[in-house]
Parts: sequence; C-alpha cells; structure tokens
Amino acid sequence: MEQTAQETYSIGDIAKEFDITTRSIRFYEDQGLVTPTRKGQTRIYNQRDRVRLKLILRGKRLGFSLAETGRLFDLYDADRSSASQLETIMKLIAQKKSDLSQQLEDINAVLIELNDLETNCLDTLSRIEP
Amino acid sequence: MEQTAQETYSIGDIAKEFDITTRSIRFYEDQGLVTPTRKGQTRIYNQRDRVRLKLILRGKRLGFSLAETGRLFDLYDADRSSASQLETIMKLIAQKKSDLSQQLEDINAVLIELNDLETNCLDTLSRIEP
DNA sequence: AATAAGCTTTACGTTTACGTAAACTTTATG
DNA sequence: CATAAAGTTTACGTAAACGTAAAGCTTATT
Repeated sequence: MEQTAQETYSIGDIAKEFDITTRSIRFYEDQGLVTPTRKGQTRIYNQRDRVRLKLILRGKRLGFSLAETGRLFDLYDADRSSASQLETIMKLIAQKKSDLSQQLEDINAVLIELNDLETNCLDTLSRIEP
Repeated sequence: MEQTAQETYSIGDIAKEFDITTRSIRFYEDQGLVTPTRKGQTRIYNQRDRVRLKLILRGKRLGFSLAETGRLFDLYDADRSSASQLETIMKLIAQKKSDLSQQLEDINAVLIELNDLETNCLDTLSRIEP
C-alpha cells in the first residue's frame, strides 16, 4: 500500500505548494479562514488546512473577498439542527447560486466578445500578411 | 417612428440608472474608463459612456479590477495596423480567454458543491419536519 | 431675493489584502 | 558552538475603490 502522501506541513511547505507568501497564510489565519495547530510556537498544517487554502484561492479567482469565502465555510460548518437554521442556510445558498449564475452569464458574454475580437484580428492579420 | 430613448445624460441620470454613486462615476473617469464631454462645467454622458458603464459593472461582477477592465477597453481600441501589434493583442486575448475558462471551471465546481449542500439541507429538513 | 436641487473640485478617511521590515526564537547543520 | 535557515510576533506602509465631508457654483422655483 502507498502512503497517502503526507499529513502535516510547515507554513513554508504550504507557501511553496500554493505559491503564496507565508504572510498571506498568516493573514488568512487572522481572518479565521485556517486554524493550524501548533507544535510549540510553530504552525502545523494538515489536509483540512490544505483543502481550505485551495478553496480560498479558488474564491479569489472568482473575485470573492476573504470574508465571502469565510461565509461559505460557515455555511458548511453551520448548525443544521433546527428547521429555521436550515432555512436560513438555504436562503444563503440560493443567493450564492443566483450570483454565480449571473457570473456564468457574464463570463460567457465576455468569452463571446473575445472570440469575436480574435476572429477580427485574425482576419485583419491575414489581410496584412499573405 | 419612436425616438431612440435619449442621447445625453447627466451624472445623476447615470447614477440612478446603474444604482451607483456619482462619486464612483467620477472615479471611473479619473481612471480613464469613461470620458464624458462637458457643457460648461457639467459632465454630459452619451450612449457610448453608458455602454462603458455597463461593461465596468460586468467586470466588477467578474472580479476584474478597474485597471483590468481598462485593459480590455484598450484591446478594443488598440492600433491594429501592424502585424506585431495584432500578435500582441492576440496574446492578451488568449490569456484572458484562458483566465475566464478557469473561472468557468471554478464556478461550475462551486455550483456543484452548493447544489450538494442544498440537497443535503433539504434532506435533513425532511427528516426534521414531516 | 432666498432657498433648494444638482452640479463642481479638493481632499482627507476607510476597508481589504496583503508587502515589508525589525527584532527575536527555534531548529538544523557544518 | 556558531551560524544559517526557517519560524514567530509586532507594526507600520500601500494600492485599489470608493465614502464622506467641505465649500462653492448655477439654475429653478417659491
């Protein structure tokens, strides 16, 4: 059987893996987005932290603020015991889904425009060069 | 024949239409994203400016910085006379397309997760309430 | 004439997401 | 053991995208 890679990481490991600075990682911790354990003073990151980091970076690519990403994390961790809680959560989910659908539309629109522009450029280019 | 709506707008008109502050609009002008004409001191906006505003706001929904949106505007207005210029433009287009494709992937991933979560919530809810 | 409504510029304040530097401790290695 | 490498906290700095006055024009209406 193979070892499942590694289970703990230093802040430097994480920084390298995700190509971000240690400063950023510590900042995400300040904002409550990751909560590494400690061995003495030094931070120890595990698989869960790595997943969180991935999600944070994905959020950034989507233009989410760290606070927004944090709220998404909260959705997953939230108390699902009462019906009213569940309904609150589901409202938030619906809102996010709606936002993302709008984003999908926007992206598709920009992609179409870029393709048009590209076609146009190719066209012009073929006229300049034989 | 119908009038084609309106052809000039005050800053207040624009602010209302897009539900942003006049401060923002002036800031976009500072950044060179819109260039209204003047009637004396006061700014006069036309259809082109309105289109620009729409694109700026779409950019914001996608997480573009104003500078990025500006660069997209530049792509459209750029000098297409030389082959080298065209190739530069096309490289930028290719880059943007690649970024946006990544964003599409990211959004779809988040949407799937949200749908799963929603299903999970509905499930839990049905177990709580008959 | 005065007051309100909408426009203008100037300019300092604020939030987010880190960058950068200082000063110090711990760990690893020649 | 000394020194380099990597970690830590504390704290001030910064760019982006506006918010928020302040102080002053210019019409329009009362």
